[in-house]
Amino acid sequence: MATNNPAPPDSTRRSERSRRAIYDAAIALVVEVGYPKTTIEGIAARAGVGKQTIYRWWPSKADVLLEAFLDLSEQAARAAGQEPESGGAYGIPDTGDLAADLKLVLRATVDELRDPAFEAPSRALAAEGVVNEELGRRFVAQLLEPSLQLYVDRLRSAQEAGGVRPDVDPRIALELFVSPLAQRWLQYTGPISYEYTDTLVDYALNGLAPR
Amino acid sequence: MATNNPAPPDSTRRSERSRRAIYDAAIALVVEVGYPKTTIEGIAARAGVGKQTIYRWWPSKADVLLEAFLDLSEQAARAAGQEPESGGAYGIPDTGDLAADLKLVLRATVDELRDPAFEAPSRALAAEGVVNEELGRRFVAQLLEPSLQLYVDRLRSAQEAGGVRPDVDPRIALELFVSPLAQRWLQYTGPISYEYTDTLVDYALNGLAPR
Amino acid sequence: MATNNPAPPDSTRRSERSRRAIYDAAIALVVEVGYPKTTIEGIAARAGVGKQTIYRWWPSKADVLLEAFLDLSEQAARAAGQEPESGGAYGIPDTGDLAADLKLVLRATVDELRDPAFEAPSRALAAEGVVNEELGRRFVAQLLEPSLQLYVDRLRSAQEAGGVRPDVDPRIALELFVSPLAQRWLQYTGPISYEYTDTLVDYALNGLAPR
Amino acid sequence: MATNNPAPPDSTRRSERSRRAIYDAAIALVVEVGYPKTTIEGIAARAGVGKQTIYRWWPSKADVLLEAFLDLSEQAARAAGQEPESGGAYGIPDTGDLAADLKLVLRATVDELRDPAFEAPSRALAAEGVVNEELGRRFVAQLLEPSLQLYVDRLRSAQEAGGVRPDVDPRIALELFVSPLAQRWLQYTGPISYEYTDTLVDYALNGLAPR
DNA sequence: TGTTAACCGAGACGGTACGTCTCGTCTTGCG
DNA sequence: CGCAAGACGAGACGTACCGTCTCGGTTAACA
Repeated sequence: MATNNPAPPDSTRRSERSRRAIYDAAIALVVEVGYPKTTIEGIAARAGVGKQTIYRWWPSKADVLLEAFLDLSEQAARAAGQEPESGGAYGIPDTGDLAADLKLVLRATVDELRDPAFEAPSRALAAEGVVNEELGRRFVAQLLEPSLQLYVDRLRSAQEAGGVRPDVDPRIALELFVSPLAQRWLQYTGPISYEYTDTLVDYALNGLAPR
Repeated sequence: MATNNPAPPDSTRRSERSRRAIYDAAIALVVEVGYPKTTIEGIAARAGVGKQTIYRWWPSKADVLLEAFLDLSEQAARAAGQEPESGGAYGIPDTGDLAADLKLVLRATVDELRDPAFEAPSRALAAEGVVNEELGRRFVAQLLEPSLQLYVDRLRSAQEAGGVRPDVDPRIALELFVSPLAQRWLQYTGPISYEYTDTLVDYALNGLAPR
Repeated sequence: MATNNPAPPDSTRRSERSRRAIYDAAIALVVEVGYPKTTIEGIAARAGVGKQTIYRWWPSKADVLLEAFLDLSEQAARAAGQEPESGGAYGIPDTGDLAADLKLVLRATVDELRDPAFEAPSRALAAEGVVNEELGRRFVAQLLEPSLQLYVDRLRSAQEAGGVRPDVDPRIALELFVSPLAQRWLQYTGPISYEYTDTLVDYALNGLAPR
Repeated sequence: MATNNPAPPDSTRRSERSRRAIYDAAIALVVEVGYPKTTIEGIAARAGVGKQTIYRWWPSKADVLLEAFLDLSEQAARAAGQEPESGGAYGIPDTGDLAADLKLVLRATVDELRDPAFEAPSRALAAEGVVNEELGRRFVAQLLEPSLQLYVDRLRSAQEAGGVRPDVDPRIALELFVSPLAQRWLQYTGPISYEYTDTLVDYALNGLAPR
């Protein structure tokens, strides 16, 4: 019997200009004043847009920010795609030396985590996701999991090459070095450095027990 | 110098009864309606207390909840102390079998993470801590770090017994199995189970590379 | 120069329904609980209106009440206009007998001062006007002075007819019988009755000294 | 069965110093910030007195101010009594020329009404009295009526001397020139000047009608 | 090419909560 | 026991945003 609640808006007539302005305003405000002080009224005012234009297309502040951040990531990706040398998040290099490859990528992640332009909206979304399961799952599915999948791929390649035991589940294995970094960043449980991530890779590959 | 602006209240005259009522109301509301819908007005009303009594003693909603949660933990700890068999958070058992001991404690943690009475306030505080560095650090220092220290102790004991390589930094090592669990819980990046934590311990101790 | 700070609201979009509800609620509350216990929150709640709708259009409680009372007077006036026999506030009768005409009107005023529906808000505004000069002057200009002007007109007519000395200033002369009644009512300096106002007219017209 | 409500305080142990300080603080605050912004907390703080000391002895802010003002008047009276030449409010001169005597006293009243030290508390009390009948009646009985009685006395003397008709009620007669001045002052219905009060006396004594 | 239906900006509306202020009561030492 | 001090329960203050609801105005696609 079809959805009949508030009559869904006609997305073909949507103003692209407004959408862009809203994304930009949302990101800018989160960076400038933080997520809790970013309000829908503020976004609308900054974007030069009526409040209803936001409420028409997004159900909540968190959703605006999630889309804005996805958009930002795509832009960054497109920009990165232009300079194809950068391994970046687009495929983990496979030099045959697993430890070296992982250390390289984690060092790049450390750099990214320290970039204020990414940090503020990332934290905002992560925090909202902690407390709002639905958004959290979307955040993970759309932003986190694709990146983690790259580790899965690299670990599987290493398994084929004999550098990782074949009975190891790569999806769990990657957490041994990714999650510690994530937790230190999210919860301020410790400092983040290249040395630290290098150590994580070594511990994870070699284990804590004597060989 | 000396006394400054708002004249700090005289803590010797503080009403113990009000403090307790505020703790209880805060925890109850977070469990019932979630952190964002928990308001200071609501806490005050539920506790049968004037709003000013909250503003007098705490600077923000997050601080109320942090203290309330600390208090809750202490109560739980005291209760646990009554039944001294429970290893609980008070020291990790040391049977000589490191893997078994860690698995046991992580299974207990899994249970705790699933207890709704702990989950709601924990998430609320963790989320606020992600976005509010000062609170995050206090959350870690007062709640998380003491627990992690127990792992440090147990790992050091294992190092002396030869079950862990002597060059390993225990504070980092513990993150190999604790952080993955934390991240799955915080960010819904994957399911949580006894099997999962058992696997984490095995991977961390033995490493991913073939031996 | 030109438009300054808080951006004045667009009065064309104002809700007539809300305005009416606010007037009614304000008058009702002043009658029921008195001026000091009439709060903006109370008016808003009673009118089924958001507080901001009051703060948007009026700068203070006193202003709300002044307008509400002006509105009430206009309503009463329109109602009185329907029954055109009533001299009421709309012109003092001019039968040629000045004393009789004044006594008649003052007796009507006595009745009005005793009507509880008028008394509570009138007192409230008068009291506020005593202590708040700006409001007091508006109260006088918009409510009191128009009524007093009717006496001026009647006295001038009497001067033309020779019943009042031509050198008398009617604006002052009217105070001889109007102000005593006003003061007794405002300050409880004495009882109010037809006999009293009749006496005032006689004393004022004939003077205290023997003729 | 005697009043037994809150156990009446023992007035013999009352602190005279506190009472004085409270009077002074109350008057000073009303003059400085106006009656509505004068709070009990503010009086207590300024007087260096506990709030309870005020609540113990007075039922309301208005009562404090009424007593403070009565006290002030007594002080002023005692001061005036020292310089016995001043006719002041203490007896209206009786030179035989009623009009001249009244004009003189009313001119002194005009001066008093313009003295800011008297104006602020007088207005405050008058305003409160408009809206609070009980206080209003006490204000009149203790402050106003004694002054008015002096006019009664002078008018009676004039009646004996034949300057005022014997059938005139002096208590009403005095209102012909006193109330207009009172109303202009209270309600800002017109300017106050010597010329104005002189005119009032002339009109009242001679009447408005031609002789 | 003129009509019309939508999205658009703007912002008023009924509400909720904020953090502050003051009320009048209650509690705790000091003298 | 009166007092200074001030914490307390209560609740109004005026502000900021919430999410909904009109308002014209513009801007397509259709007639």
